[in-house]
Amino acid sequence: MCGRFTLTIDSNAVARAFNVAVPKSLQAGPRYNVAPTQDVVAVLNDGEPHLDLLRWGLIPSWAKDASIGSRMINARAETLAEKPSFKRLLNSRRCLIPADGFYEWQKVDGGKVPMYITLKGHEPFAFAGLWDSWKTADGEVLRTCTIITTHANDLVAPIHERMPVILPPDAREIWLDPGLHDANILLPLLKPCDPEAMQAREVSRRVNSPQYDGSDLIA
DNA sequence: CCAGACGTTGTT
DNA sequence: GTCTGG
DNA sequence: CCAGACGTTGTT
DNA sequence: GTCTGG
Repeated sequence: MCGRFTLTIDSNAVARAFNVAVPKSLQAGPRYNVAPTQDVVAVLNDGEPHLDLLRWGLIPSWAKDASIGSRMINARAETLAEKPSFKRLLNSRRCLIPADGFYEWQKVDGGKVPMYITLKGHEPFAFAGLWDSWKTADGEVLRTCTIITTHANDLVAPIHERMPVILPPDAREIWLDPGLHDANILLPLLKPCDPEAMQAREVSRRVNSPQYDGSDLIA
């Protein structure tokens, strides 16, 4: 699955890497421990692709309260086209979630060890995501997102059963295309990425605390 | 028809 | 909103 | 994902 | 154990 990740470049560098516009009001710094319910940088396309901030943990538009959001942090690629919560989002609420690494906890005798997984060159990449908007009791609009997962590739499998979908660069534009509604084109994009391009290593248990966001986590 | 759920992961 | 179960 | 809270009534 | 919050 994917319950924590990093984005260690600021939002201007993300915009350059993804060749998208960034609103002046959006200034996000490097992050070493992004956790659910926090704001994440996302790429949306409502005509022109641009950066935006979304809260991680999907709150469907019909939800009565926000608490469901902390459990909807992932959507299974294999079933999302049939799930009531996700089906309609696949049509019209797709997004990219830029990152440059993610954490998975490997079960070992006596506990769990956090592992940090990146591309070999540490390049930024894009998780495939879905988003939705939800109205609070006060009428405020809250936009939230979820990260799509699939079965683990050969590199991640020893660590964990599942991993986030990382879209190859040439799939990003297709995934974001607001005019595209064909599940037969979209769903095949949601595959585990090439294990040869990735590397993994153990990191400090300090990452366990969602409060801790120090750069020493991955130093 | 209406009522009630709608999710993932991991663990047992 | 949309799907499943009764 | 992990961390941390988790309940009511009544009395101080 | 289970739920909520980050």
